[in-house]
Amino acid sequence: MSSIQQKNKIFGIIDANNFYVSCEQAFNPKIKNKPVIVLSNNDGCVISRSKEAKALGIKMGQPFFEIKDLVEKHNVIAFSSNFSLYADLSYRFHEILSLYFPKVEIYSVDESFIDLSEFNNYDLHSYLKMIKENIYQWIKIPTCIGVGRTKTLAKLANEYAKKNQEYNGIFIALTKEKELEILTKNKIEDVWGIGKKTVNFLKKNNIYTPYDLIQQNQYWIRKNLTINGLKILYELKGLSCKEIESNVIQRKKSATISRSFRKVITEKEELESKLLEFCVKLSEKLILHNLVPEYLGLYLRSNPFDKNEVYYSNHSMIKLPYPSNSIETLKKNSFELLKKIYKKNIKFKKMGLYALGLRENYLGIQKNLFEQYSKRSNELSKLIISLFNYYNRLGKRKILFGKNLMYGYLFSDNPSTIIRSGKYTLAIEEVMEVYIK
DNA sequence: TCTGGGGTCCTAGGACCC
DNA sequence: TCTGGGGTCCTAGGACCC
Repeated sequence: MSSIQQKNKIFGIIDANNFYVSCEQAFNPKIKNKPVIVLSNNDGCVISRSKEAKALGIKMGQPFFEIKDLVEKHNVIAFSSNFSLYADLSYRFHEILSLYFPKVEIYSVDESFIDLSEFNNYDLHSYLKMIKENIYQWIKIPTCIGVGRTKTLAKLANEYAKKNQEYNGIFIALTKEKELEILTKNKIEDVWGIGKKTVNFLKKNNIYTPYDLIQQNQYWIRKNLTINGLKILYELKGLSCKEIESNVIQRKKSATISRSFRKVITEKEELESKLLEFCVKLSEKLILHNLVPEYLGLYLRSNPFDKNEVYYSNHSMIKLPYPSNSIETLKKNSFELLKKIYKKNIKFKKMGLYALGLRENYLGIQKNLFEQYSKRSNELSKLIISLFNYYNRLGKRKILFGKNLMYGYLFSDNPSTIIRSGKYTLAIEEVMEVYIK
């Protein structure tokens, strides 16, 4: 087999299979090899499916009410989301990777890019196999690994490994033959960064595989698919445009707390009480990341699916008098925003509070008239948050950095009619009990 | 009856300036 | 009988990802 340019970088991506479902199965071996799904907040829609659930035709993001018959008929096991548990397993997953690889980029709750450029002398396949097995042994999470000359090719290799069981979850596309295999045998929609809209456009132009795409003229791609499309083209050709980004340098640019309400809300006072809760959550998230926002925004909307009501959606944003992540500041300003966008007699279904223009809360940023006030305020915020957490009995939580890492900081899981699994690793009263005969 | 939440990046177009 | 050109900055909205 001919090996492609050894000097080049080697990218790997490792991700968990059906992560949330796998988390549930990790603590409940009885539900392995069965159709299992995890639902979003309010048990609204499906956000994770086991292999068997996928085989039944259950789609990602599908509303739960649409599949209730299917669920009953095939004894599909449905869980309400238990994000604090998933966040903890996510932390453990990433911790294990950092044991084996010096350069890791946490890309999401369940996947990381790894720099394999220095691993030329290893038998890569058996090394990766060993890691995959260790992860399974330690946290019982099955994974897939893809390797390629660029991030996009690694993603494609990972996708290929997932679809073709015979590779046992590892595909290394570092020879011309293997690279051609993932380019020709994957579909265009499997390419990272090519979404629904673009797929439709490309198919109209007779482009069905990644291989078809790289035959195209780069000016045509740039014109029709913007700079992003051009980067994808280069990456598929083996020219790396996306580096492994160290998570220490990476910084969040925005933070949002948003919820759909189980029941619609029309009264301003009720929205205010929800909003206060959002402020606590947002403050906590910002303090965890040591960030302060310059801008604060709020949006409200009614139910877009309700055909009997006129759809209402509005938002507003303000520049804060000075950057602050204290609950008091967030509350005062968000309540002002609510006044602006609230409208009587609207059945509100969703609200979101977001912070923009985040910067590091280094000492001195608040060196102004408000300094003393801010300091006190900050301590107060922390106190309120810890009280909140105490009452929510979540115990200790870990801080994770990652561009798309967002599930770790929720502290009131909504009550629900579906089963919620235990906080096995987080709350002492919910730790599993094992009896040895 | 019941439709998630949290992110990033890019572009077009308007406001404004000289 | 006639309405510049070029630049910056900001924002809304689209597309995509997990």
